[in-house]
Amino acid sequence: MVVETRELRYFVAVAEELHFGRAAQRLGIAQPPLSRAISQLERRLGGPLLERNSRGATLTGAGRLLLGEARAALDAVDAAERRTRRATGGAPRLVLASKAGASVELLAKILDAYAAEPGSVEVEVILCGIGEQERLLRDGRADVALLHRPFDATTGLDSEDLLAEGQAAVLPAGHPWSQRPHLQMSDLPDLPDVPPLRWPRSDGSYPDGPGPELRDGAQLHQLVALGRGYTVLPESARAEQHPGVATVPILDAPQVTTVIAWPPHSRSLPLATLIRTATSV
Amino acid sequence: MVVETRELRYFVAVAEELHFGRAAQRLGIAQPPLSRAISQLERRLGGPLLERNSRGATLTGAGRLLLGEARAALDAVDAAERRTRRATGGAPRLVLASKAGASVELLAKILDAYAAEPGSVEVEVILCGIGEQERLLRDGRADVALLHRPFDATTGLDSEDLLAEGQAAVLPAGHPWSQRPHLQMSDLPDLPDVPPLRWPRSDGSYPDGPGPELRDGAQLHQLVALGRGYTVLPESARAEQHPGVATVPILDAPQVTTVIAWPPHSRSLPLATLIRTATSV
DNA sequence: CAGCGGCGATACTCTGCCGGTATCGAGGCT
DNA sequence: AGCCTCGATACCGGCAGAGTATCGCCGCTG
Repeated sequence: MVVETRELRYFVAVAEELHFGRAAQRLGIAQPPLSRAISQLERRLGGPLLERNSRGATLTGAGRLLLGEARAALDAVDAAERRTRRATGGAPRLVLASKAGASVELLAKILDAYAAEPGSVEVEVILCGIGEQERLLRDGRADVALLHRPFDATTGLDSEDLLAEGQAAVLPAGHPWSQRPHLQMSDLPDLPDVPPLRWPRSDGSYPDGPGPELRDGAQLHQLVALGRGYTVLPESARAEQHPGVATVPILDAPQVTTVIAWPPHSRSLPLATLIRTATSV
Repeated sequence: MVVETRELRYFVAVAEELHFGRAAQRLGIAQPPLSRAISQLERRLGGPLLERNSRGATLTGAGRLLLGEARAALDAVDAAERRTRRATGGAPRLVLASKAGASVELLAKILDAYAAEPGSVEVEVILCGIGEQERLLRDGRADVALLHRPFDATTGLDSEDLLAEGQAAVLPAGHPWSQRPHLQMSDLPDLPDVPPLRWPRSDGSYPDGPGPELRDGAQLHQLVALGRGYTVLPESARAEQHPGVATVPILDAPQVTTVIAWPPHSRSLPLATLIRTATSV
């Protein structure tokens, strides 16, 4: 009477591969039971989810809808399993996700302050790639994350603001503008000699443009020091001095807010303490 | 290897009943298979979820955590099933949830404007009780909802503000203050003769106090007209004139914002059109 | 145009899991 | 001490889900 996660996993595999054979291989089962499971799901849900043809399959409208809903549902089931397993395995602990190379001193302050709280538990820090925090929270690999508005999406998460700051341009040290005391946003398109570096969007794709593509903060400083591009970062990134890299504040850049975010329904005591501690740092 | 929704349903039943026998009855199965399913789940998740004793069972810490996570996961699975079934069943349609008796004219404007859009689909309106919109969105019975900040929680939902308005006191027509042109928040505790009506909180419980308890807007006007209490509502509620009821603006009441909200990952074309239409009304 | 190859559906069989009944063992209450 | 309540265990039967073999359809190609 009710949809099982097995059926959803099967459907997601087929919807992603658009090929029953490959999907079955990925799932580690034979193709016939997969075909049967999908048609049973279609019967139960009242209509076709896939159009079959001799080269594979394509999604119907209902199939596209189900793909999104099923991914969300499977993430929620995974989260339940992972978080519970974490809670049963000996000492409870919290997992915090943060972008690699961001907010080092803020994070350190939060962790220190939390460790001093009564009843605090061990906090494991996952340093992840750009925009991955949301996914880690959704599938339960993390309990709480540090995000940066407006770059990271907080949709579907609870959050509290921690820190708002301006932004600064990160330029090669020898760049003619690197000695200026400050810049304006309107200066940036005219910045001579170096193109803007390109960060991935939340879906992993890159905007068009001339500059090199980036994945993390380590690459960033290398590329800037080599004079291959520039970028704009929150001012707290200035704290880490890198050779060959200069930072210049941008007076009218939009404020970047570091927020602490967590899945909306989770309200464990250690998590609440961590959030309270973080907001009062 | 992976948790199935059946196991989560079983666990939630036991966790809510704290009694294997009653939970089994509720699930329509016998008690022994339920016991086995739970202990298998405990083995898989790495530790006990329930403490058994001769009078029933109590939740462990991990069990409490899993109860919350499992409810969220089951809601997500239900949502996937319901929304997909809706999409396969003939003409696609959107389901909008709104509190019974709220924002009638705003809702009418939105629906009219959306119906005039090209490519609009049928919109079914569910008029639900106070604070039920969130649950309807979560388990897929609704696709989109109208909420009122700060009364309704928007945590875990995407939303756009539609309309901010002041609030007005709703008094019995014969009340001595009903002729005053306006009130202040500080007047309310001194309001003679009638107690404040009590609305349910988001968890369904009622605050303590002398006034009668309310469930919906129909009761409200009856009770006020009978002189049994007063309440405070957004000003747009003044538009509907009820016999025996007077409304007086409260100058310094906090603004109430009507927002349109939807589950964060759903991005179907009809939904996007409805949201765009609503925000531009 | 016939033959071949790829893909999903179907037919059939088997096995492992889920659910049912009967019964046991542990605590608590009188 | 004896009964009662409640969960666990033992055992069994049926069915659902997985595997193998095969079919039917379609497109490509020589």
